[in-house]
Parts: sequence; C-alpha cells; structure tokens
Amino acid sequence: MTETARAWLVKSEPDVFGFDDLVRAPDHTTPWDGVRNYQARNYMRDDMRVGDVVLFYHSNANPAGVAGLAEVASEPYPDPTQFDAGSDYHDAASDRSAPRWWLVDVRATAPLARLVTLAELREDPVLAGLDLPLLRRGNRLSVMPIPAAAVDRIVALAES
DNA sequence: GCCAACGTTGGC
DNA sequence: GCCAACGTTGGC
Repeated sequence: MTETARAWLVKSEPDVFGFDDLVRAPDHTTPWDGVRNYQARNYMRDDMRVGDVVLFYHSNANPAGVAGLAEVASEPYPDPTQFDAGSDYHDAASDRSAPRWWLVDVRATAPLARLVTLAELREDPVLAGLDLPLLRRGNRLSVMPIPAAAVDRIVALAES
C-alpha cells in the first residue's frame, strides 16, 4: 500500500443492498460480509484502517455508479457467515482456528449530491490520469484501493 | 438476456 | 505446474 491510497471503493448491487440500505442500517453500519475473493479479502484484512474513506459503488445497476460516501468502521475480523451452514456464504473448508475470510464493518457517512455514473467516471479527464482499478478492462474486484485524489474528484463531480 | 473477462478448481 | 472447464461478475 502507498500512503496516498488510504481510500477504498466497494461494490454492491443496489437490488440486493444499496447505499440507502446502509444508511438505514443500525448506526448506518454493516459487516461487509460475503466477500469470497482473495485479493479483496487481503485489502480488508491487511490494509484497511478504521476511518478510511470508502466510496460505495452500485454495480449491476442502471445506471451503475458511485452512490455515497462511507468509512471503515471496525478492525478486520473473521466473516461469521463462512461458519454458518445456512448462509449462502458458508465455506465448509474454512477452519475456525484459521479463518479464511475476513471483513470490516462499513458505515455510511454521507450520500453524494447525486449518483456519479460509470459513464461519467470514464469520460472524466482528471480521473483518467489516476488509472483507477475500477475503470480497467474486465475489472471484477469488489473491494479495491482508490487514490484520495479520485475521491475528491468524484465528490466534486457529484456537486457539479 | 447476452457475453466477455476473470478467478477457481481439478485432472493430469 | 499447466491448462481446460466451469461458475461468476458486471456492463450493456
């Protein structure tokens, strides 16, 4: 991790759990459970810190885009759903003494003035210079670092 | 619903 | 360790 990358972007399908759902959650907070990708897990387990800025992105949506601002609200801890046989995210191969999947809590801090769409992100010359993982071809990561400058820019776009 | 891109699995 | 098959993601 570089020191300037202390900001993150997380994806969620608004039909399943959108930014408004996070706002309505107790303390505007939810465990970011169900992530089953090692790179995304590593970001949560190893690199996220309480208070880091998080952009909440709506994927598989019409339109897709950044919907709101959030923050990391806990230290990393094992994702309890991996041990829950009734959960879609159950992982029978994960051992309680060495959990495979980790998460952090995410708390909504503020909605953006409006949704900033994926198309806008792609068209913006400032963001183009920041080489966002989100905008790379074929990107599928659900948790990724984002430069702080990109957060500032996206907030500005939302207010424009 | 389609399909390209990607990560994971498992046979060898 | 290779790589084909498979399942999933996510934009459109």
